[in-house]
Amino acid sequence: MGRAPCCSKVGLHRGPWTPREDTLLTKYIQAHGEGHWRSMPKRAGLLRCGKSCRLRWMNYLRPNIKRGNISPDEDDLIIRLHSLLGNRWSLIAGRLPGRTDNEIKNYWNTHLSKKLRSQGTDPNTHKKLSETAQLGSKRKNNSSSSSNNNNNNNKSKSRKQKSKSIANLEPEKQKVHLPKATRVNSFRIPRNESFDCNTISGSSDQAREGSKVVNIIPWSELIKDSAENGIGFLVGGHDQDHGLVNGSNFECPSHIPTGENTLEKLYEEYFLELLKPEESQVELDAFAESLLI
DNA sequence: AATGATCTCAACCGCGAGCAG
DNA sequence: GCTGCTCGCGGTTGAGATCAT
Repeated sequence: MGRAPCCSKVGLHRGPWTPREDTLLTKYIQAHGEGHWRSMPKRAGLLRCGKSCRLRWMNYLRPNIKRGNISPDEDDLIIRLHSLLGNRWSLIAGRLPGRTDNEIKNYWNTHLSKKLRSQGTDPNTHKKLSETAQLGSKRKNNSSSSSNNNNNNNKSKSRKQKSKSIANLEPEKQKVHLPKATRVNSFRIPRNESFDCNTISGSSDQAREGSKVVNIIPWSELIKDSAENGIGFLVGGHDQDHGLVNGSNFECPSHIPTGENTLEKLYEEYFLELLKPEESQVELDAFAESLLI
């Protein structure tokens, strides 16, 4: 779709996947596991680029993906996580079992940002729109329309125009979280090496099949990642009823240095806080700040 | 029923991190 | 330390679906 193919992809099939392609990819991954995306399409008999295969698998074909019907609980969690992590969709998705970063990103852009806006909250800063508007009006000479009017006007504009008008409304897009995105759910298995189960896996079935599993997050990386973000982590047991993470259920793998325990407790405590209702938000923010020092 | 506007989401792209040589 | 390769991430696009007139 969309843009012109880059030169290396000339001759490859693009656009929506056919059932046959899905089957080929699924069978190949079931037999050989994930990874080696670059060489996979040829081996699997697909006329696709490796990126496309990876994306299709990650976002659509891999087992245990929940589709649609994002629950109010998940809604709430996404909003909270976004307020802490910003647009780090893979991190957010990592904390919502069965959800993909692409799905959450789409859901945010199409539903949650509008929802927040309609509630008078700036979806970028998670502050009240009135505050943002005040800041904006100080920098910018009066634009007479209210934010609501802006939204209505936007409806009649093309999408590109729409995003431009939003950009005008928010002259300085504040990122909630500054650190650049880093890889978090990739566990690099040395090439030509077999799967090592000394990892945390989202799916025991997948691990059993020996695939280089999606969402395998090495403990040390989680700790590091958590330290960077000032947030808890997703591992271990899920709350089966809600599909949400139960921070109290996770176990620390034996290879984790014991020196990390204090940090680990802090994060666990923080993540439990994250699941608490709205009124604890202020304390939560303070706690997050303290972790980021 | 026809047409245009708007919305949704699967898929694409470029960039940058991490690893191997 | 440098370079090239691979992979993962976030932003963006546009076809198809849905809604409004």
